[in-house]
Amino acid sequence: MLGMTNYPDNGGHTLTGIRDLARHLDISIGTVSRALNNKPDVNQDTKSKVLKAAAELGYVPNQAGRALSKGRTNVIGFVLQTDSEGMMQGDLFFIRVFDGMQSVLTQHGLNLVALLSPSTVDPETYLKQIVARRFTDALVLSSIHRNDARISYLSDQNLPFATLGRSLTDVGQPWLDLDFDGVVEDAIHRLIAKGHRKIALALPRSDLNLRHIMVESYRRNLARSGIEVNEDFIVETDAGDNGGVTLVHDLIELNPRPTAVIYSDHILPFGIYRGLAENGLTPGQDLSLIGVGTRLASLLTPNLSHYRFNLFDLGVRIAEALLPTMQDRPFSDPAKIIRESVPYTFIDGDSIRDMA
Amino acid sequence: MLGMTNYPDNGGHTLTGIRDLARHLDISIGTVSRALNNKPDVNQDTKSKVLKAAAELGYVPNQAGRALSKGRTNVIGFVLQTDSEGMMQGDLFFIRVFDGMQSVLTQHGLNLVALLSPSTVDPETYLKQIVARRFTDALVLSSIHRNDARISYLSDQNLPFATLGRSLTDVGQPWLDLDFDGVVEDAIHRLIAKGHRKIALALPRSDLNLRHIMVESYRRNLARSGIEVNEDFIVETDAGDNGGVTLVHDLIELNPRPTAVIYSDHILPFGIYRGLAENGLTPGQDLSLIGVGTRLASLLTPNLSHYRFNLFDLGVRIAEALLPTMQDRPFSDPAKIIRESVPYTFIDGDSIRDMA
DNA sequence: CGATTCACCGTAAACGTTTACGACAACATT
DNA sequence: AATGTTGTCGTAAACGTTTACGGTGAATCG
Repeated sequence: MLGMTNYPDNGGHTLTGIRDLARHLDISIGTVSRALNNKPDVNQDTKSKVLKAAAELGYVPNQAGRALSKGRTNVIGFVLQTDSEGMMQGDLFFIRVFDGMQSVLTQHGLNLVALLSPSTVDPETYLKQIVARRFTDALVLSSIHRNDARISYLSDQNLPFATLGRSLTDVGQPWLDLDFDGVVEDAIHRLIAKGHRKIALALPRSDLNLRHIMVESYRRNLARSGIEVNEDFIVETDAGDNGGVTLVHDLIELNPRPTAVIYSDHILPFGIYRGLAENGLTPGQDLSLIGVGTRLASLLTPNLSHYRFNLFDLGVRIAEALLPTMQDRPFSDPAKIIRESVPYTFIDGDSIRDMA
Repeated sequence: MLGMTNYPDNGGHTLTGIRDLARHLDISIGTVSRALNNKPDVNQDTKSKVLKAAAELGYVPNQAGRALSKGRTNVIGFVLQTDSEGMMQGDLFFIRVFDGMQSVLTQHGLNLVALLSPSTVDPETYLKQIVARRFTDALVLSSIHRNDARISYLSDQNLPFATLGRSLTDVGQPWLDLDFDGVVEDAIHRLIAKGHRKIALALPRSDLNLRHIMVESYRRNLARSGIEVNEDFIVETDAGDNGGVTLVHDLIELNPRPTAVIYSDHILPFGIYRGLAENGLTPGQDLSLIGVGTRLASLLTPNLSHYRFNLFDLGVRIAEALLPTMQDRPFSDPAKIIRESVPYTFIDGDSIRDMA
């Protein structure tokens, strides 16, 4: 294929390389490149002449050539994982985060792409391919597990990255996280304030660190309030559509029966509402609900009490955490590494009964 | 940065180039490359020796070098658009489609990435950047508008692409679409069979071609059944959370009041259910509902009658439609261009009242 | 006025691959 | 034995950039 561009000259626009641009201006390639990259040692006049011509001819630097020469691709990957059901932790979630990240990264000339490990391929090998090919300059990992081999792997491979979520596997990388710890704490205190003592915690079956963080927060904050933890109250939910329905089934058979449940999945409440209805029970009356939700929460009747996060800002923060790691490898100055939880907002509803 | 790799040698794994591999085997770079690419003119023995060594040393070809040499990047872009609210037509939708596409493309050594035009940037310029930089070998466009300038643009730029949706702007490119036409047709016939005559059509305010297709199908099929179209029955819904709620408000004030509504947004029914409840009305009783849904539909009580699509298969078909266009540009053989609607499945529920 | 500095620019090497071309040995054909 | 064929491999150019280095002329200095 030598000497043959892949896209045949169609008489219309011809792809312009830096060489054509240089010929057209009758100056050398090097100067053109320097002008475009705004290097100091080039005359202001020629600089503007080059920029003008580039705009006119629609010149845009070829990424492959650039990447090869600079050793950087200017591509950032946002790695998403689908679970066994092909569903993602995130769905609605991720779009906003992505948007927030992109708003920052574009200002630095970086392109953000979403990478979804296919359900037909082992996520590990998928990640390894991306890394080994040096497809991206940096990665953001989501769906972080309690122990996450990907973290040490990326560290070994010396690829800059940040994680959306904490992990026990910690190499000092920057991370952002949603304050699920705080959510559970706040939820428990709210419930207790309204007279609840039998509080269940419903979490999806997974090894996401998120789950562990919430369980730990649950135990800690109950203990702090002098309430003994009933292990039966920590229930696992199915990922399926009617995880909420079966959850209700499980809960109402418990003895004693919990009066409130803290959830973490924004779809789950829909199933819970349905499950309660099927049993002639009323949400917020026979069972109080509080947990993390999304916009969808406002579609439930009675109104769902829930916590929200500003996902766009989260994306912005992730990008800001990622950028320094790309200039300064490895994570040299721990003081400058951003590692923080973004705060929640509580949206009051009618799903918490006052037991007093 | 010449001669300095961007990722410092960390004493651990060193990135292996083809040159190192060749030195290690004591054969030429050319032969190694040919062996790796399984070219005919290389001895079987050396071929396996090279492959073995490559596996051992963890050699993976550098994408930038490859792209520069071959003029192809092996990257396919799936372009997604967010609307003004930052929400996407798709959300849950797109993950499955993506997965289906990827399952096919990986078999051809192609990498699929999702590209989201940032809400802070004009989608047009975003697309132009991608194209001009030759970042991808091909693109898939979604959220197709009735007249979509992106289509003619990509055609002018001679970049292979397919669209997820039809458009009046048609350059002979392959497209896949969901059979929304058929959905409306089937829905109308079902409703009429159950005695409905006053059938509303609720669609989000947008210029997506999807909207026009459904409206046309609505008019055509009502006319075919001898029912006059009441223009008031074609209502626009808000994109916001409670679009369903306000929709109900609008509908029940109509005179005559429709007995059924066909919807297209899978979130909308949640709002409709809520809106009905707020007015003391019962879904499926006081207002019949039928339209396109997702897994979420199964969380509504009473059960929502709706249509589903196999989104994974849709993704597979898109990939299959895209592949030929990449080898054979432009769309030379119209007979071979895949352009089709994927069929729906009807899921029966309790949201359609029998008026007889 | 000669020497030095400075601003600007051209030259060419380098990034990591692929591949056209030619070279060479082994072997088969007359 | 000369010629042709085949299988295998090395050489080097090419892809489109970036950038270190050196060169040129003009301005500045002693």
